[in-house]
Amino acid sequence: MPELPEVELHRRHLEKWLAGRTVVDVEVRPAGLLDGNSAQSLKKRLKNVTFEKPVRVGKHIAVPSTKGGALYLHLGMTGNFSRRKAGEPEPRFRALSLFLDDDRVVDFTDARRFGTMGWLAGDDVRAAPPFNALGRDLLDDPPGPKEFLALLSTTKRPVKIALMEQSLVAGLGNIHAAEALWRAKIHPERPANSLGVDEVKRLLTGIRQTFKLVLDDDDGESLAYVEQGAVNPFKIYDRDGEKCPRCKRATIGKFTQGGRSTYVCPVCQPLPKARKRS
DNA sequence: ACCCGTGTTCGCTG
DNA sequence: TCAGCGAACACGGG
Repeated sequence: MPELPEVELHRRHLEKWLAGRTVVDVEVRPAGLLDGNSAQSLKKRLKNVTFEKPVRVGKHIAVPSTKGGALYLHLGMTGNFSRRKAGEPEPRFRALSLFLDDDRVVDFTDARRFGTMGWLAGDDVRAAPPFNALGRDLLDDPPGPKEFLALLSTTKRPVKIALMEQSLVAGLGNIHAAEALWRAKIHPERPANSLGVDEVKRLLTGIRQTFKLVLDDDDGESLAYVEQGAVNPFKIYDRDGEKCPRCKRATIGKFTQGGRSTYVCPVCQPLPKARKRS
């Protein structure tokens, strides 16, 4: 369920659960492995590893080992971390279990198996793939307005599609891209290179705000809003047919863009008529 | 039965 | 050569 803020909450949980802990045993269910890794090799690398503070860039996590190298994790669509006491039954859809020296077990579950794990060699994980292909992290290292404007001006693709391009800027997915654009009053189909500097400033603010909504919702153990039966915390995502919470006049619309559902307030986010060239 | 999906990658096209 | 775009991946849940 992860875009940047959800992954950041997971990173904080992993920091509490793993930093300073040593791996006593490992179980791996082979799926979604990083290039050059096998389930067997990963299991071998993890045995007796002592973890340091987990690092996150965009939606990617690395948990460095005190002896060099790092455990790499990407949650895909349905990845999740949880912790149990040793001896308690393993969770459904388990992809990886880390049995630790404090009689706890940290599990990575992944129902849809789009997640990825593996071992990163070397001391500077950020210099290695897949980290070296990422743009600036939108929480910890966001671009300034001028730089963001320059990045967006490199493509004529719809701004929502461009925002989800992890090599441009890292961390936005389908939900938060739609939410940030609504907050910035920018239509998702606007060509990325048509935005002005004021719009880009609003976009940076919108991204900060939509991230904050999730980051403030951490209950310390799990992602509260994702729990079954939880109320949708978002402003327009999955709210087509409802009134826009800002203008309270228009009805939120839904359409497909790049194969994914996109939501828009037709009043707050007008799409300027394309100029006919003559 | 059928459709949908908070992500990424691959292959085709112009 | 490469930006752009659609399909594919896997599988549970509504």
